[in-house]
Amino acid sequence: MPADALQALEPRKTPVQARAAVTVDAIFEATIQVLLSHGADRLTTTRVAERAGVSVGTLYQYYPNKQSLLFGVLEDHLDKVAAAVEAACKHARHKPLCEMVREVAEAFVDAKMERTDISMALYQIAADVGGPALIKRAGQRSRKALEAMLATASDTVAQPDRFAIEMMFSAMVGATRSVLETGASPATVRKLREHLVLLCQSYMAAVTARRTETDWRESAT
Amino acid sequence: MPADALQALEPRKTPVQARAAVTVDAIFEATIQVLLSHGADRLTTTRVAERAGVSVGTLYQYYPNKQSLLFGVLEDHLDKVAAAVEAACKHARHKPLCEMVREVAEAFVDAKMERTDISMALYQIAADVGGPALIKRAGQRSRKALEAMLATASDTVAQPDRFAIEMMFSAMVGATRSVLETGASPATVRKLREHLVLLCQSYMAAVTARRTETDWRESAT
Amino acid sequence: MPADALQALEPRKTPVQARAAVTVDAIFEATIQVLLSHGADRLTTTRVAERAGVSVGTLYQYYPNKQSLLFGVLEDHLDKVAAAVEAACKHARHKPLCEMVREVAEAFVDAKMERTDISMALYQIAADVGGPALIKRAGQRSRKALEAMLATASDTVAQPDRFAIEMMFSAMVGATRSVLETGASPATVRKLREHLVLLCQSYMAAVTARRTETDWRESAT
Amino acid sequence: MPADALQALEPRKTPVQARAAVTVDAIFEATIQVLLSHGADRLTTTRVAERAGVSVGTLYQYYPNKQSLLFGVLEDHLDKVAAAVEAACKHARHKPLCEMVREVAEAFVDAKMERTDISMALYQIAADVGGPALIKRAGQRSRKALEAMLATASDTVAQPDRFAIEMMFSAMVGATRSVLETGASPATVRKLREHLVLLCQSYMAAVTARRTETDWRESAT
DNA sequence: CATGAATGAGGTTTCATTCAT
DNA sequence: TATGAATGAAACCTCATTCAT
Repeated sequence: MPADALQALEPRKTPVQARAAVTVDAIFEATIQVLLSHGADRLTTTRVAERAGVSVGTLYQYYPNKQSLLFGVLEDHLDKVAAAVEAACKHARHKPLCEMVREVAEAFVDAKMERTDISMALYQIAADVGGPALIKRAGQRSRKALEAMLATASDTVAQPDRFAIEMMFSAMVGATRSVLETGASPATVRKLREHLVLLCQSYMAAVTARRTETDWRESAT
Repeated sequence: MPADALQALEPRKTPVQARAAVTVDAIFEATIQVLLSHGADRLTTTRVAERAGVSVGTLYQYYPNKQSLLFGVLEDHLDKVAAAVEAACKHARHKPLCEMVREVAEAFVDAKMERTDISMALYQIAADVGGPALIKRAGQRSRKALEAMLATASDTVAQPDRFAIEMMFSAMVGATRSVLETGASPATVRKLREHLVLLCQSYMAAVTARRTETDWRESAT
Repeated sequence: MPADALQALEPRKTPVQARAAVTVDAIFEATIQVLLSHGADRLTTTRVAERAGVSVGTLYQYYPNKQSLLFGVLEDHLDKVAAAVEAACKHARHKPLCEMVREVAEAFVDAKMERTDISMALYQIAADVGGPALIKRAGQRSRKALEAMLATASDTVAQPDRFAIEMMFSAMVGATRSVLETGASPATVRKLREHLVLLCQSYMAAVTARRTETDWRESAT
Repeated sequence: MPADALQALEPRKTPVQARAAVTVDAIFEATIQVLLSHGADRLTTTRVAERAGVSVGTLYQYYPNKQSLLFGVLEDHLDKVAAAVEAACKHARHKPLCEMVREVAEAFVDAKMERTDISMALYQIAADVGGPALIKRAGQRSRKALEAMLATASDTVAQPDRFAIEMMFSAMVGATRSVLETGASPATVRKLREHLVLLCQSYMAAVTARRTETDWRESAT
């Protein structure tokens, strides 16, 4: 994506007055609500403004175009999730592998479930222009944090490679998405947390075990 | 969704003549191409028709509206993948758990990778109206096949529950999607196959083991 | 102007069916009428379409955007005038200077006055983006024709230089514009024809006379 | 135009304080700059205010609306040019025709070229609502001054009629515009001055000569 | 059956202007 | 007085869909 294109998606002005901050927040929440109540292809800037209780003109004072609005909402969410993963990774350093994986998986699920409405709403715009790029970036951020953490595991000799980490992360993403789209009752969420930990733990165990055994084979590639 | 709505999305006529079949196919392929070259929100019926080498009018002879076109393309793909999973499940009956999981995971990846262009194109319309419902239906179909297969495992006492099967399936979906969106080189696809098998196997092993141990606790819930 | 920009101003499609040709013509005339009745800054594509008796959508089938519509109308007029000047230049070759100038000046006035409504309407959009470039191009065309004609004058030794020709042409343009904007009654137009001939003749006479006399001084510069 | 409409376009307050004068001047210059850098149809009041270093609100304290801003800038320029012509006319009274014409033509070119940026910028708004009226008024003013001056010519019996004077003036306007829009290098401007004098002189000579000869015919009309 | 011209509702975006701070 | 956030009418343009040829 060219630099111009990205710039075009940046917020237009940072609110300085208190009134403006309230407005921006209202627009943000309205976007989520419209996404959920009408769907992505019936989300119009007019509708968002209406729901936010402001005029369209006001919306366009803060976002140069519709894309930047969706972009902004998506970015905000991805940043929060990535930050949660990073924090968990930092906190779990030097612990045993099992414990590490548990903490991260639980942190991920918790971050996603804190605002299920937002999480679900955003699946609708994730495939839009720029969405995949944003998601990839957030994924990379998480993967790096995981990698750094795993290198400090107190009980493993073999380090899972980059690909395995991405596998695990994308499995987490996929499973969580599936639960959210099926309908995330508290009971289901609890089960997801539990099973995601199990899934990640067993995969990591398998990967590190296998890697140790087959170390010479892999490194020869 | 009411019955009427679903009916409105069905193809208008079944092509019996050879010429019609060719036309429908051209439209089908054109849809994928436009999706990939222009993106979902710049896909117009005129553009698809143009790419397919027919007039808009002709397109509307085979699909009553735009939704039905996208719906049709998505459904076709999901059906193929579900069918591949079902076939693998049928073939692997009565084998050991490990082998079952391997065959299914590999079949899934192979089905998805047979036409990476289609797989990728469809992520763009998966979130549209009707998409999630279609995906859920296909997921259920696969889950049932998996469940039926797993019940015949030659080496396990405990049967993984419905939730665990959904977890595994959605992990497969998520991991495959991640690879496709990152750029699926043959080497990466090979690695995905391998790791997905490993991930599913270890998760199934963990689940069945745990279930056996904690059987009395779970069933008390 | 970049090539893309120019392309964006080209008509979108050439009418093939008879019906379409009628439509394009109606849009053309409607543009002139709206320009005259509402002014350039109150000319909207909707209004033009309305006046033409078609829908906006139809307008946009033939012109990719508003600019191209105005551009098209302006270009058509300038082309006609330039063609008239060229024809007069060709016809007057090898005649005496006086006669040449008379024929061209009269041809210019006649071309401009054939559709005073169009001429007047276009002054309103001449300053818009692209307008000056178009006008310059048409001017160059006329100047070249004049230059070629003047070189064949049967009674002059000295050839008026490029600048003098441009002076004469722009004086013709300016005087005609002034008359049109003041209100071009048939009597006034007759007077304009007469006086423009006089003005051009006397200027050309002065220029060629002076040039002959001061030839050595000029060429020394 | 009704009296009210004209009143609405007058500046809102006469700046008595020094600070106000500075502000008005900044707005004035900003208008020219925006006109040149963005074009008339991308001139917005916000943009002008920004360029002038004031807020929109402040701009509206001095001009009741956008029209009045453009109107004001155009009027100021036309007044200056008309004043220059008038001054030249006054100065050249009682001189020979040739000298009169020279002084006026040169004064006109000099006035136009003193701020080529302003002259060029204003061509963009000359066709807007009110522009033609303003221009006509300024033209009348110049024509009257010319007429009064020419009546005092020391060497001519026949007086050029009103129409001829308008012809000459509009030819001056047209030729100068052409040069400005082509790109007015100092050398070109010098040439314009010279040739414009020649053109006007020869036309006036022809007109007065002819008028004497054909006096009885013309007056019969 | 195929074509493609026509439709027009509706979406995005701009910008002159106001008014509370 | 100066500011700049808010307004909302209105402009431009797209595109799913229809129907006469």
